[in-house]
Amino acid sequence: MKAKTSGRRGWAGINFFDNSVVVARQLIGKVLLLDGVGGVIVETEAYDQGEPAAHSFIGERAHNAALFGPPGRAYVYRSYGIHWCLNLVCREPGYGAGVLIRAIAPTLGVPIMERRRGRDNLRLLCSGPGRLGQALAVTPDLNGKSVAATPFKLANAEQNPKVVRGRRIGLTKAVDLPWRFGLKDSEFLSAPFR
DNA sequence: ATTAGGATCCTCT
DNA sequence: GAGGATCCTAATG
Repeated sequence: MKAKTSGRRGWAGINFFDNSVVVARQLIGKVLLLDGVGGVIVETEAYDQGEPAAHSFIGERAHNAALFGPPGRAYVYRSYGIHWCLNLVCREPGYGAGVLIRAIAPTLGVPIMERRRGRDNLRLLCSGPGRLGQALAVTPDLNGKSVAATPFKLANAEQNPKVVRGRRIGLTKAVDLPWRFGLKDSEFLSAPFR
């Protein structure tokens, strides 16, 4: 059988040409590392083209260009003028969909992450897109880099994680779309599901 | 436990 | 000049 995108080495069985909602669901329970530092993804959100909460809604600009690039790459944006947050691009080039990585359960490189954040609260170490960005040292120079190559690593972990689903957080538009996914009962979620 | 305000900066009105 | 896919601290109940 011929190798497809979903089976390509380094993608942990995920096909980033799929819908961002599908990918967001599938990313729960995978291991994400940046320079060997990170852990298990426990919270994601999907954003899609033509939906007003998405950064691609306004069309392609210099700051969101990576979101319109090839799938399986990183899109980094600045949040509230302060934080750098990490997305993984979905769909075909030019489309404009992505998955925001909102929280991970820290497993590898915990001391490094604590140092970068200047805090040692394990529960809050990577809980929320801003904290996660700081802990993994997410910066805009990662824009357009493939998750299947260094400095990234995406790998399988749990076989059948229990996934919960709900509304996205911190939005003022498209508030009702149930496009937030989480690992059930994880203590590292940025906020509970209900 | 919950709330309020500040930090900070790029884009758009 | 406003406001955002946020986080932290400090002040309350």
